[in-house]
Amino acid sequence: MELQFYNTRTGTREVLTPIDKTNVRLYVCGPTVYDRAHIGNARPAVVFDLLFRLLRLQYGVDHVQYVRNITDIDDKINARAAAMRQRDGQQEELLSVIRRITDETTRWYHDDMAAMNVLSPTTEPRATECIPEMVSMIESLIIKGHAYEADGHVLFSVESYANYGSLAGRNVEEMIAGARVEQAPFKRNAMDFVLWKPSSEDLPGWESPWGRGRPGWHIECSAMSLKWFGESFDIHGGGIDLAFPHHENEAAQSLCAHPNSEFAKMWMHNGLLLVEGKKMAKSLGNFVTVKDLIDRGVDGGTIRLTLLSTHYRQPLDWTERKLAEMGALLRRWRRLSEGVTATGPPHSSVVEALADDLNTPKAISALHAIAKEEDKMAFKASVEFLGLSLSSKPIANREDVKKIIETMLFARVQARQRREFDEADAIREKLRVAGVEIKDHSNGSEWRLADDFNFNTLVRASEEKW
RNA sequence: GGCGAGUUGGCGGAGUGGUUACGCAGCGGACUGCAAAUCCGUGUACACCGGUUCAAAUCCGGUACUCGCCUCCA
Repeated sequence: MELQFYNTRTGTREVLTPIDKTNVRLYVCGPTVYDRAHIGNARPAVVFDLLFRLLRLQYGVDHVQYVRNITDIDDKINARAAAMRQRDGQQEELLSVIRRITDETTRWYHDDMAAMNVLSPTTEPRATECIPEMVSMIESLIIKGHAYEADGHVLFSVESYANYGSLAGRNVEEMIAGARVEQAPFKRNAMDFVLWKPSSEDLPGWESPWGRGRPGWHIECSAMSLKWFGESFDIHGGGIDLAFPHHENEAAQSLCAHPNSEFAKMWMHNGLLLVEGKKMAKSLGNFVTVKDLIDRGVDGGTIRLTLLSTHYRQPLDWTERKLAEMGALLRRWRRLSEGVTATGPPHSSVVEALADDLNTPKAISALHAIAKEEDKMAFKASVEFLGLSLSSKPIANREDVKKIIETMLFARVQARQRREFDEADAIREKLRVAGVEIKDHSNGSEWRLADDFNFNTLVRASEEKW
């Protein structure tokens, strides 16, 4: 089976032909760690996690490298730290506040991703750990005439690179003509971008040939991919908003530093997200964090399934209605695979859908078809291949929970036998409110815990008279 | 101003020339003391106008509307 993906660089769907089948390399731009991950951050994490799983299936677990960076040098982080320090009375050093924020946000990110069953990448480098590599690449760009020093900054010269703009399909002259921002006076060309900038004493900075400073944003990905992958690798992913300028600049830096390389052969970009039909933006106050959802009791798998319900390249409208529908679907799938042990491979129809430019709606549709068949093992294995956990709640096995429910059910069975249906219904309603679903059969009743099961409500219900 | 994406049935959402996508909701039925869950059945579609073709949701041209990027952003 061959894997086909849409390559943003060429604008066509292409068969993936790894440079080295025993070392398939995927690079994805990770988070800037200054705040809780929102669902817009979650989308690429989930989408490329699924790609990672697919690649591992195709080429073998040990033959896929996935690097996803942590951006822990950024002016947004510095600003956040300064604001926190201001609020807390300026006791702590700014650099220490920064380290605290980036460490804590990184932990949050890991927790949130784990809740959605996102696998850890094989490598997760932090920008602060790759400064020497960045400095070395900038030096090389200066030597080759693609970068220049000006006013304490080092800038990349877009005019030195004829293909600048080709990745994102932009024309430099046109962009300058339509630019709405003022040009920094030390730039030779308005589109030149910063590789290195000076840091004042209170800001994070590292010694360099150009004085104490910090790297521009784009260079870290170039340096990291070089460090772990070499000059060329297979797939580079990220949100479509990163295509320009971030990925354009990354590609320009890397290709100028290594003119004989290909850098990323294939570029994959996920579409952006709307919330209830509107752009998600902090300024609009409608951004939804993964933590918000989890705290509300939304299952991480439901979030994941909702993100996968739309093809990754399409814009996704995040709505409560969609979330509820996907929650119900996942519950149905869990019910369907209760007691099933999945050991085999995922069903070929699901894998084929994913091999077709990661067509998750098609894969979900295939799962509906498999669900109707007898092979529950293949069904469960296929759902779990999408990274959706189907395991039942461990609480359902707790003896105290079982005992209370079965005592109540016994009373209900007796009421039904006496044909006192009002009483039987009252007991059923009490259980329902506590999150216990009842299923009557001719020879007794079954129960299971719903997602909203609440132990305290159950205890209270059992203590009341009915 | 420049660049790009989208417009599919009540809702969600696939589909790059010819067969019912699929799901949710709705409706009808089975099952049930009544439910829940489950199962069976079922209607509604391709923004608009032209063109190409034996055949177009799918290709080409145009129109309208929506949205995004060009500034930090996944």
